[in-house]
Amino acid sequence: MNTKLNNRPLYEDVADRLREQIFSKQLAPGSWLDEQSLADQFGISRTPMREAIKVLASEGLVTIKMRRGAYVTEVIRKDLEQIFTILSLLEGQAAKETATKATEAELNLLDHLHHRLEKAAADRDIEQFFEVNGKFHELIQEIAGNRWMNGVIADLRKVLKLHRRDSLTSTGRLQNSLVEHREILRAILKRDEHAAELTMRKHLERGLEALR
Amino acid sequence: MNTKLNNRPLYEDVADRLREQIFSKQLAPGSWLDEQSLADQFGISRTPMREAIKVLASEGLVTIKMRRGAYVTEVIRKDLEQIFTILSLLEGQAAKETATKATEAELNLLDHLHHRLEKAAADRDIEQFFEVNGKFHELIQEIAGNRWMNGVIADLRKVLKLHRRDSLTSTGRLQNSLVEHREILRAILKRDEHAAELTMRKHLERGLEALR
DNA sequence: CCTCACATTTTGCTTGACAATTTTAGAATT
DNA sequence: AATTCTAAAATTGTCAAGCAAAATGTGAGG
Repeated sequence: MNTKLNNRPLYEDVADRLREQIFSKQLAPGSWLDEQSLADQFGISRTPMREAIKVLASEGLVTIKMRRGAYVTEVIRKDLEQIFTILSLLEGQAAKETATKATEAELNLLDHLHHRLEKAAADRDIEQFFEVNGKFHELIQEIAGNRWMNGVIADLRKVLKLHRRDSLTSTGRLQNSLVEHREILRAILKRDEHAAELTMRKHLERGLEALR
Repeated sequence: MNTKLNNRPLYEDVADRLREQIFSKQLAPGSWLDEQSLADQFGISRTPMREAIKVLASEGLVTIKMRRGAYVTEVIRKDLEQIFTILSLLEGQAAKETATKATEAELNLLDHLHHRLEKAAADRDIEQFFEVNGKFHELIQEIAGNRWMNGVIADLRKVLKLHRRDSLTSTGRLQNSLVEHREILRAILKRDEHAAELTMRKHLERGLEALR
């Protein structure tokens, strides 16, 4: 029945699938997660389904209410502001550290990624732009190498994805975002940690502004 | 047998109890959590025990290895540095926001707490100092009112507690910590957001230094 | 002493069940 | 018709027993 990919627990796979249903709005914010019917739907028992739901709860994607079940988290404006405040600080720090400790090879990778971003923008390929954009941020975090920080950022970014409008859809945001990325990259390549931190922070602050 | 306090799930109570066993080193870093024997010990079945363990895993207190069980996380120097880096940024931000948005009543609460800290220090009551110290930080976070940030800080502080030596035990650290708190409080009372952020950051950076 | 086959232990998951609640649906009342 | 009360249905949290797959420990043989 289920093509079991046997090198990680079932509940993690289920958590992934649930997460996708949430991001695709198949399970919209505020909606209730019916343990039993979801378990049936996935062809598994309640046990791993409950475990999967708890994983999402710890990521902030769902909210568990005692004896009432789990609901997809509803992200309001206030949450967006609070989360962006944190991301701005943390990703700013990541950019700063990357500027100082990146190897030449890593700087090349960043540069390469940025070129792909420029291309996606030139092609008006929003899907691609969105993806490469994410990878650029992730690479910076990876180079900075703070695993606790990266975990926090990853979780918060997932929560952001719950929000209907994402920052890149608004008019002109894509072009502005590209310009900001150029500045960030330039600062990092020049190994100007201060500028790297500042440009990254501004980039995120503007990402929030674009959500209004 | 177990005095069941029935307004929250059993696995949360169990998670609390497990957490305490971990903090008290009854379950030392690196040690293996035997599901079955712990479940027996608490007089519960494996189901809520596994759920409790996963709660701790999401907090970073234990690390789950596929088909090998859960182990109390071993915090090494690098983790401490990485975590302090994050705390410094976030708590600095919390202090900054508190300086701007605290009401007069809230400032009084902070002032009151600080007086208790001064007293604990004067009495050389380390236990009390430690507790009030924590409350002071928490109150600032509460006033800042960023729930996502407070969640992150709370989790990271739990992980710090895994480390044997805590920052206040080293010689003179208590006295220095008190002085730093005075500076933080002064900045907040003056509603000097910049100074509040800086003094809080330095306070945490010195907390890390004291760990060596 | 090292290696490989075998026995044991543990995890991850299943099924089935049940009490405590919560939710619903219907009946009674205003 | 709207509101309140009440009984039925559904859902969560937990228990229990058990099993396959994987990891660990053990012992025989090289």
